[in-house]
Amino acid sequence: MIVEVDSRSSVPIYQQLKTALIAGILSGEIVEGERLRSVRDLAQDLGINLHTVRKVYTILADEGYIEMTRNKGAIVVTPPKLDKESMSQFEKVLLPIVIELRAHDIGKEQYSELMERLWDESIS
Amino acid sequence: MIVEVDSRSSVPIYQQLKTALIAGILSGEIVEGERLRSVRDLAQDLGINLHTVRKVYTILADEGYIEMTRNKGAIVVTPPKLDKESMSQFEKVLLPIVIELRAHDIGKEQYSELMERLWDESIS
Amino acid sequence: MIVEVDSRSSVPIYQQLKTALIAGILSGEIVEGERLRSVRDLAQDLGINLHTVRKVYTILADEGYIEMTRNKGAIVVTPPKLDKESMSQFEKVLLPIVIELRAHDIGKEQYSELMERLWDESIS
Amino acid sequence: MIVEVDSRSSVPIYQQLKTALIAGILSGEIVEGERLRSVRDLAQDLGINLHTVRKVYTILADEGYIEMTRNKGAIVVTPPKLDKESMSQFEKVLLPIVIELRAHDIGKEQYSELMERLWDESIS
DNA sequence: GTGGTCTAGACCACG
DNA sequence: GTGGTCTAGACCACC
Repeated sequence: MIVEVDSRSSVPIYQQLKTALIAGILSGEIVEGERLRSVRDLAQDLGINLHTVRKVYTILADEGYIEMTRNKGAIVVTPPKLDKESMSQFEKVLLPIVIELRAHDIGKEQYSELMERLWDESIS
Repeated sequence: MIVEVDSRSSVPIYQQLKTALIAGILSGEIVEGERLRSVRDLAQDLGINLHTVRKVYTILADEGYIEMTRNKGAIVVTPPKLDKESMSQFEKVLLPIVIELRAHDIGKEQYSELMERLWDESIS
Repeated sequence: MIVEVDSRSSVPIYQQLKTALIAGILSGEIVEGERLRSVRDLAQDLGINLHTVRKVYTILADEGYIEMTRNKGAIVVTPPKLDKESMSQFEKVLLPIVIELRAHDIGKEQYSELMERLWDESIS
Repeated sequence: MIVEVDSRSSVPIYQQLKTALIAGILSGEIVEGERLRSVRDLAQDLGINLHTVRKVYTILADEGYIEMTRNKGAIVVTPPKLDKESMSQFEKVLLPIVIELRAHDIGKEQYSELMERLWDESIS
């Protein structure tokens, strides 16, 4: 699995890495029960700070994507279902974006088309 | 038009205000040619700093939603059309969110339903 | 002579008016010895503040374009020659603009062409 | 690279600084990929406020001259090409100045000479 | 009274 | 240590 981060981006590196790893788990590139690469390795490879990688692993563990063990490193487990609370979190994030899209006079069809395209892209 | 901001939220006050004003313009509560409240007034009312409001007004002016004049305040103008570049900006923001949704094993129907709901909420 | 000002512009109304009047004198629409319209008249016509017009007339008088008399209003006189000091004032204003043009990778020919065009437009 | 600002000037400090930095980038004193001084550093050095410098950096980032990251500061990128819209912006600014020059009875040769001189000065 | 600029000092996220 | 946000209070140009 190839991971890349762009340090010039305005989105924090740890966010990028988190998204990339989740996408990896989702796409099946990282299968359940398998180990994630060690913090040190990944940090070296990406040319980013060790603490940054560790932070991401901790977040992923908190959110139930992985389990961290003393000896075996980070192991992928089944991703948790979305509960209603998290769902409304997503809505809160998405709503302003949709509002801004509408402000730019986007039509319903164009909107649906965009969302469809994103769904498809999210798996590839 | 009623605007509210939550200073305890992790999303910056100026972002909240920006979204609220755009939503106000979009929903027709603030019509074209009409004046926005003065920077000082709005700041006082919301209990936030003058400069925070000013920042939002400046951004809105930059993005073409309003025009600012020294003595007549901020006037709403026609919201700009979306060009391809801005469009791909939105995609870049949305994609990671969609990925994370899928990681939580959301189905296609649930996804479509969510997006539909957001579309409807964005106008109300 | 038709004068127009745009209150939405970022350039101050008094500046716009000043430029317009100078252009009028330059183009021969307002000839030497002729009276400028009364402060009150012009203000009414343009829909701007009386003080703003008065300010412009005062500036024009200071710079030697007109002479204000108690009874006859404002009379156009010969515009003064540029002394070296004023000349360097213009340079100080122009230099940053030229620098920014070059930063945008404008070529010498394009630059000359632009300046030529401006010269022509300034009389029409 | 040496930068200076004059806080007594009528032209805003942030404008002076912006021009100076653009000139620095243009002249090759600040090369592509290189870091600009940190906001705090430069502010201290110039004896101006941190926020004034920040504002300039933000503008330069908006206009595509630099890219800002949280931890690595501001990095110079390729200056953007001039599109037609920006071009006409420049014209709008320049025209009144040219008009005023002509009002002072400047001749065509003197005008050309001035513009030539400015072109040369803009690089030095 | 309106927005525009500048200063000052605080706290936070990030790496 | 870096930029990002927010508050606070000052003075100015404009109309």
